[in-house]
Amino acid sequence: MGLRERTRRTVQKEIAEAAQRLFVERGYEATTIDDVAAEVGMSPRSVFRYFATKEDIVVGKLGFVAEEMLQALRDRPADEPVWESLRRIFDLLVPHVDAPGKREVADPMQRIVFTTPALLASYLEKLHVMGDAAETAIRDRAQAAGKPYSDDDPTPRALVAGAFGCLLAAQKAWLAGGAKQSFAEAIDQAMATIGPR
Amino acid sequence: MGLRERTRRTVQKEIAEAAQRLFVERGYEATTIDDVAAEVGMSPRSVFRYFATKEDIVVGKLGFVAEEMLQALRDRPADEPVWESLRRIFDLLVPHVDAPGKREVADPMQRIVFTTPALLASYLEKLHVMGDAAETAIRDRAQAAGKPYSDDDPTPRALVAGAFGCLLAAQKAWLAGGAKQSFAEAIDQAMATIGPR
DNA sequence: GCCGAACTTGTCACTGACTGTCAATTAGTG
DNA sequence: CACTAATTGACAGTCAGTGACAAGTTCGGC
Repeated sequence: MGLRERTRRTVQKEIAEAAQRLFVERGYEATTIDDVAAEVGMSPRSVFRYFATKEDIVVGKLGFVAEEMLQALRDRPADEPVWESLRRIFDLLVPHVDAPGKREVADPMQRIVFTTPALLASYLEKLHVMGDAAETAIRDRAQAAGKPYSDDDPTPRALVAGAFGCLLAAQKAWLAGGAKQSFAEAIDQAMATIGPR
Repeated sequence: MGLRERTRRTVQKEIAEAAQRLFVERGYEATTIDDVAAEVGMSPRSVFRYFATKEDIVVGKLGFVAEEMLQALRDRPADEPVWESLRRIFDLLVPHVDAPGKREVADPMQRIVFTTPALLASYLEKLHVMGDAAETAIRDRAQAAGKPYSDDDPTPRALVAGAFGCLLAAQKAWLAGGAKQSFAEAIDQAMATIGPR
């Protein structure tokens, strides 16, 4: 990654942090892009050069994490049960949700995501797209392992959708239930209630 | 349902049909609300009196179907396995997806939903909200049957999330795979690959 | 058939997210 | 230091969506 890309990410992070502070303070919808731009001291136009949409300021980071998770999925042993592989790559998401130290902002921000239709929609859509990629990865590795799924077999997609559903269930349960357990434990618990047949 | 409500739905249907014709013809994003308004011969302002958002013109119908499905869920025997109950209420959605007769418009429209980020996001969000309500219904009936889930038990949410994931998987598989099987069969197949433990 | 309350409609003015363009500035490269 | 490429702000414009209001329209009670 070149220097350009690095400074770009720095600015992105700065915008995101300032914006999320405002979102938590005043509410997501009540905060305009102009407010955010003023807070970081740049023009509104430039904010959109770092984030395609207002929602992206909040959920954009997920795109990067998704990349890591997909790579991790491809790196898993080809003969590992799919359900187990998915559980393992979710570990990469954990520190971003159950953020060590900075729960102060991350926690209320997540609540905002789940209570703001536009943000929730955006979040779900990102997860869905990641799910598509995960399905492909799973089909590829089954192919490589010599036991390919037939093209019209919905199994890989159903497994991914089920696992992601559990992930979401775990996140909501974890957010609702105070800090009685870690997010990782919540995922374990959710993914134990259903699974491949 | 009063007369006013009935005429209201009639107008909604008229707008939705005209709009979807345009969406299929010219593309969703390339079609403006002004275009739709002109097509049905009313002011743009009035279109928004029938649909809260542009996306709602496409996915709004799902809200009504969701109501029916939730009622059906509450009407299911309290001792039926949850997975089975969910499978059964999905039957109410089937005729709206695998629409008898009017595949001409419904089919390409569904493809548009899955390929237009804003629409997909909106669709997923609606399903998610329905999932919330379904979770409540399931907890209620377990309570009524004398075996309540504990408040922090993620099982009901995970079951719902998993089942809805399968539904989505089935829909995508069905859309992709031509008409080799019925949508109902696709759901059966997806929901057979995973399930409660 | 008439009337007032309730509902619907179009118009207008406005906000806010986003985009294209261009000229000025800034920052890496040789 | 000079050159090229990327970054920026300013500006004008599109489109979705909202609030307010005045002009119809509908409908039950008389």
